[in-house]
Amino acid sequence: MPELPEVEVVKKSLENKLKNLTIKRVFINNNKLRYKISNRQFYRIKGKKITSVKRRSKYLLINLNEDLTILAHLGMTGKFFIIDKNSKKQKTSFYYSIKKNEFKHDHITLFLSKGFKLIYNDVRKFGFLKLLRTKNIFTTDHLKFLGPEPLTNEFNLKYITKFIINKKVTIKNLLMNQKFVSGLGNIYCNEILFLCKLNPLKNVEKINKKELANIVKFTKKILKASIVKGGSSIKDFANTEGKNGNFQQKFNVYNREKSKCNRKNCLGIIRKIYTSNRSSFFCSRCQNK
DNA sequence: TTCTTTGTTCCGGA
DNA sequence: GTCCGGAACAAAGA
Repeated sequence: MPELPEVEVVKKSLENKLKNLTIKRVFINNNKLRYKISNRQFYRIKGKKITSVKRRSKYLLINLNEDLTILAHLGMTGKFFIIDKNSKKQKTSFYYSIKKNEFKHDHITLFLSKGFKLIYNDVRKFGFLKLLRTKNIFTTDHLKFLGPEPLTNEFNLKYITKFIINKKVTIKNLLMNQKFVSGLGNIYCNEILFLCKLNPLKNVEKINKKELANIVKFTKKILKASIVKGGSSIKDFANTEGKNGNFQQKFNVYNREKSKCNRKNCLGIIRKIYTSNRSSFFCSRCQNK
């Protein structure tokens, strides 16, 4: 379940390894992702060079020359694998077969110069790849309504204070709202609220200035820590070498229903509730309303 | 068979 | 008209 830190880790990896490589061949094993890929359109990237890789929220922007950008979203289980000639996966089998489990969910393969391959793998197929004009990229429906990046100075106390005027939402829903701040998902929202000692159902009208400042502080802190550690994991995230992130041991509340609260001297028990069709985890004692 | 998972969209009520 | 929360949807594995 990749959120901002995981996507950032993938972005760095793609940027480091793929920059300036040329796409030699495009192989589409399955074009039915979240949005159906037009094979004919996608084959146009053959011969193009990867000039840079950027991230906006949870989206990856793989920039090619000639004004083309592959906009990618990993959804729940999307992964990019970079394979070079020394890689195990390539040694196992060059050919792709849907009968072989190993390759079952490899939907798109780009054969690159210098013997590299870039594979898009997605078990649930909630992710997508779209080929767009670079010059139009930030005005596409996917990106144009996104709120500020949480790690920029744009995301600050003043911004939050202004945004929540006349809003009646719960703090959990506010953090999940991509128009408010972009890139947070369910896991990090739960963890941020734990660090802030805020109940997910608390209405933003009832949150004081000090607590709002804490939201800014802890959001940045936890995202930075996770990026440094290589992205979190649960079970679905893997970086481009297929290794899981190691942030997963650090979760205080996510998936810890009925466990003891990690906060020193708290002794509370982690509870799980559903809000807006999402699981919320919180300590019934130190995150009480 | 049924349940679970998340981002996004849609719809109805306030 | 606008805001908000809940339902629905996508796919596949347990």
